[in-house]
Amino acid sequence: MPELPEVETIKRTLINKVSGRTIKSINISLSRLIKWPTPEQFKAQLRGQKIVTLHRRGKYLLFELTDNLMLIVHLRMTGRLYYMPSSEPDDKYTRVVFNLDNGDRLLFSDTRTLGTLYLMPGDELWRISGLFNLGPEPLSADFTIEYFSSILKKRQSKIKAILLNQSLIGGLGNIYVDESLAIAGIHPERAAASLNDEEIVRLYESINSVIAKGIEDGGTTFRDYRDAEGKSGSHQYHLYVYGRKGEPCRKCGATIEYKTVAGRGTHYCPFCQH
DNA sequence: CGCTCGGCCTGTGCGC
DNA sequence: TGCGCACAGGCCGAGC
Repeated sequence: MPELPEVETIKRTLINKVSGRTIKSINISLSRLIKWPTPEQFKAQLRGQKIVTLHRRGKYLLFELTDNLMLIVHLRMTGRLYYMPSSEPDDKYTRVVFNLDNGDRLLFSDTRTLGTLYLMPGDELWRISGLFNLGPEPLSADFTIEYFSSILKKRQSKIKAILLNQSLIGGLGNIYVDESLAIAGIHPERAAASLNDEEIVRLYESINSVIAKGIEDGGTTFRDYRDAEGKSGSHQYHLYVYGRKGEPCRKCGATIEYKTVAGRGTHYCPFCQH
């Protein structure tokens, strides 16, 4: 479900609530989501740990704990992290509960159960290949126009597939890729290497601006996504193409089309994206 | 090495 | 209304 702006929003709505809290106990109702170490070790090692702070890298959330431990959470398609006051009940899809020292709880909820959790020392993060191989993120200092240009110029794959590849650029997903391409006026099936310098700059700027706007709007809520307080984002009201199949393009009025590109449902304007 | 595709899961919404 | 099928903010591993 969530992409960089949604995970960033969860981080921002959670960091002040959990920082300084100690995890008293853990309830696991679906143990296969715990990928490292074993669920028993996961519980035993987490018990009594204090949460120092919270980080985000790409679509991963990293809870920095005392004793050099890191709790890593990936929400995949439908995962949610909720901060729940002790008075409120769990939701139906709660899979892991972290009981905190103030009586409140941190819930990991997930309908499709594709989410993943890990616990390991901070110097063993290489065990998580998706995290270890993550490329530079939009809006970060290492996501330069030179870097972006260099990864496009040597690849014949469709531009959409390149933008979705987390080892090349960290944090983009299906919504923000479709939006970036629409804003830049580039067709999702173009070979990456076929983009000229002017198109590369346009796409680079579109990616950065749409991610910044997504964060500013608190993410995009289509169905599952909520922040750590259970609130929806508002970027769905500003989308150019995603979820707008059959509706008029905001730029030219042509009908937004939908087809599968790079294995994903893809929305685009057949008139203004070349 | 680079890339594409199927599989992992459950729920929902659409067309017939 | 009921049913079946396609599809859903993601990623990994197999196979070419």
